[in-house]
Amino acid sequence: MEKQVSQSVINRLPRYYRYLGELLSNGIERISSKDLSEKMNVTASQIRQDLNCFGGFGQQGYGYNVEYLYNEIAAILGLNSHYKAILIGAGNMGQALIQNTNFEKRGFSLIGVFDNDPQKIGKEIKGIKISDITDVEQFIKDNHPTMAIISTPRTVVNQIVHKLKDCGVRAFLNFSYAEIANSENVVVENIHLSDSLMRLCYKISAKNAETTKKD
Amino acid sequence: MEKQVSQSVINRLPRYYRYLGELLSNGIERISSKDLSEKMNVTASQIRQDLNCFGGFGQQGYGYNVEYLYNEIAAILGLNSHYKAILIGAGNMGQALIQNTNFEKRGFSLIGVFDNDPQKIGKEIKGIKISDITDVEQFIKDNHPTMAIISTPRTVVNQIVHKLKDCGVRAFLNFSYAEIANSENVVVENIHLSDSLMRLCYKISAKNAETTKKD
DNA sequence: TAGATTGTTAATCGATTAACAATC
DNA sequence: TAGATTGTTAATCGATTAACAATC
Repeated sequence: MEKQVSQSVINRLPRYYRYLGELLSNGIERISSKDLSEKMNVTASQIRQDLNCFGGFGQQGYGYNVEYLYNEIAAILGLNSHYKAILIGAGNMGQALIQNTNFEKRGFSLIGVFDNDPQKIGKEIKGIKISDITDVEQFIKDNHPTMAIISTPRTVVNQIVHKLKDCGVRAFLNFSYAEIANSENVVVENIHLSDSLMRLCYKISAKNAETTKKD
Repeated sequence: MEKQVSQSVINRLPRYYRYLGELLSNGIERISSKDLSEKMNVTASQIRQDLNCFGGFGQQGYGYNVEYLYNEIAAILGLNSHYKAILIGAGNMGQALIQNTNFEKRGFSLIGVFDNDPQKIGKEIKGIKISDITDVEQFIKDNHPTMAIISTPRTVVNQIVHKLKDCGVRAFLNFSYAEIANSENVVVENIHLSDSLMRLCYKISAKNAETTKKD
């Protein structure tokens, strides 16, 4: 991994992984960059370039072995890791997230859930007891989670993130409307639901304008 | 809007909107591209280029009026629209989504929720009664929703999307693991939670590798 | 008027695509 | 061996940044 891999390539890796997983579960053993490119609606060139950032996984005249490539991408992404993760904010969004996401298959283990609502503290989600947010610092000192999922109201995000950084949390999956600045030593993935809604709204509006113009 | 606006620009618009909203609620009246660029960690040049895809919203020697620009971006995105939306799949993810998203401020009105679980049908979320999924075609014929939020198990996604397209639904917000192909006449926004997790996993792993190398 | 900052053109940079020699 | 398809280099395209004249 000599040169820095571009963000565009990294963004596409999970998608490759998804498609290969589907091929795998359909019992398909090998695939050429051309066939995959048609399924995925990208160019074959791009697929080959992307993969070759990490090594040569194919074979001339044959293509790629699906299972092998699938596993290699998993290794590149680090999906065999078990980075410890905690959830901050056990509202309905946070809870839905936990129920619907297979952390274990994505490189993470969920080891703690925190909230400030006395009604929630003590209850269990997916076998994990919800703890009081005031205990989070001690918990981090004892257990050293790598990642925190932020699913709180935006008003408290900054304060919480600041505290978690101080305790050594190094990665954030952010579901709140607030933006987490990705400073030195910290990696962040933002999932801004409202941004997606706005983009969709734009696309609909733009398409409407286009259609109207044609008339 | 003569030439096609690039996807990169569109992707950034909601972020501008978010930052301007924050400035606005902090009572800040005007801002220069330079100051905004420092807050947002982008270049001033990019901000000016992006905005000028849609028109000249600033004034030399002054900068941009925050409220004016905020409203202009809302107009560009089409946030003043009321595109009718339906939710397919009232699992905990679908429900959390509805509870946490202010559709009205993002250009949409939620007018229906559908599920196939008899336990859920008839119950209400946010004042909307959950209907039987078998009634969805009739509902669409009567009410003409523009957009559907897909929050079902992936096994049924293709079949449902196919049906909705046939009935005239033209936009999809996809939360399922399955991918919705964005065919002719249809716009799609995919929110693949597991892709985000994988990207985060990659970033952590890459950062670790980097640190290790230094030792 | 002088200073500030835009809108916009030109230069640079990086990402995507095309082409093809290497090789299974 | 002939055909297929990769890995990789070179060409193209588009997006970002820099620069500056226009102008408030």
